[in-house]
Amino acid sequence: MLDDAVDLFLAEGYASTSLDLVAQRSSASKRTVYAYFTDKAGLFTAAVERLHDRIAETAEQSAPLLELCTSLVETLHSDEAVALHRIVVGESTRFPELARSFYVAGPARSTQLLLAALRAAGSGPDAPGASDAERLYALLLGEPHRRRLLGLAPAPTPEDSARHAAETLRALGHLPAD
Amino acid sequence: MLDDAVDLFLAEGYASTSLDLVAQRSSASKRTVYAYFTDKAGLFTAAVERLHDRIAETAEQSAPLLELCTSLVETLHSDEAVALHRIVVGESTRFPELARSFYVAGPARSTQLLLAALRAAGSGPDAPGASDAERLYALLLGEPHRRRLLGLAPAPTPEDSARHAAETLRALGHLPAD
DNA sequence: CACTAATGGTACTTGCTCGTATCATTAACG
DNA sequence: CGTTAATGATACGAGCAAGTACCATTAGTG
Repeated sequence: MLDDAVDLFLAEGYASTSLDLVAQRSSASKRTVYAYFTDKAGLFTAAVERLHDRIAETAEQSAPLLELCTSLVETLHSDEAVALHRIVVGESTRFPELARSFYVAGPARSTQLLLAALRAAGSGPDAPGASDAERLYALLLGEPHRRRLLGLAPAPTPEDSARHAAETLRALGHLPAD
Repeated sequence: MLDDAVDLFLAEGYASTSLDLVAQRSSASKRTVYAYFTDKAGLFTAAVERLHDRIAETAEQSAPLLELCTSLVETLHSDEAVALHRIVVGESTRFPELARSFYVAGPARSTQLLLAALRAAGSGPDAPGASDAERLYALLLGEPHRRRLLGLAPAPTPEDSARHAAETLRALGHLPAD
């Protein structure tokens, strides 16, 4: 049921998603929706957090630097992840707590993993710091991700993602073979 | 009147902004609103584009590389620019044409200016290309800008912006003094 | 001054959606 | 089998907002 709800929220936006439609789509009844989640807001945050958990999980399954970067690029540029990012940004004014938990469990956590991988790889700057990891993360998304957010580009192929990850690491001096 | 409209749209979002309130705030009448712009959608796009023009204009007043970067950072991290970015992203599904024009007149245009400034400076890679300029732009926004989009950080001070611009140029090898 | 065009004010219609209440049905369980 | 808890279906009330219609007022023009 959360999955059906999230599909609608991602497609239609928060305001334009009616709970009648959610109930119908999920073959449940409004009564049940309100029993599980008290509010429309409650359903929204639960659905968004559930999806985010799933995405974050699949994005972080790799440990070595290049593989981790490729996985992040590929996962975060997917239709689902982009739509999630879009709606969290768009509703951040109305749901500041959701925005915060999104950032902590998303970009902030990924940045920490990147920092660990950078230190384990040890081929870039002598002592990579938090700002190095943040720059890396920002570039792994970069302008292609902004174009995705704005609906201006299709999802990259796995090859695109791998190439983008490698080029990004090279540009920041974390990979040899300039 | 567009200015009052944009204030409300940025603060409340598209769906939650009522035209009654816009009319009242701008000391106009709904009749006049519908006379100038046919739709709520028409008012929205007109207001957004007007604000974007103003922001883009002030962001691009500098030519030398470091000054241009500092100006971009400072302008694009302002409350107004961030709120604009947020709503264009959030409504990009409903207003794809607006999203496209935003990208062309915003990030795409800024990237072109950055490329020209990079070539004029000539202190970085031998022949800077479009991807170098895109990386630079992406990093000038970077994670601080994402935190701004999500409402997690206040606007940077001018000193913050100058420092961030310099550090970014250094990280990409466009400035000496590593 | 008279006339016209545009605008402010406001009431109204229509449609939609949140949240609640009611009733019937199903399924679990002793 | 019978009782109870949960759920599906549906209808309802209240509120809100887009877009329209009507009247009064202002301002510009000959």
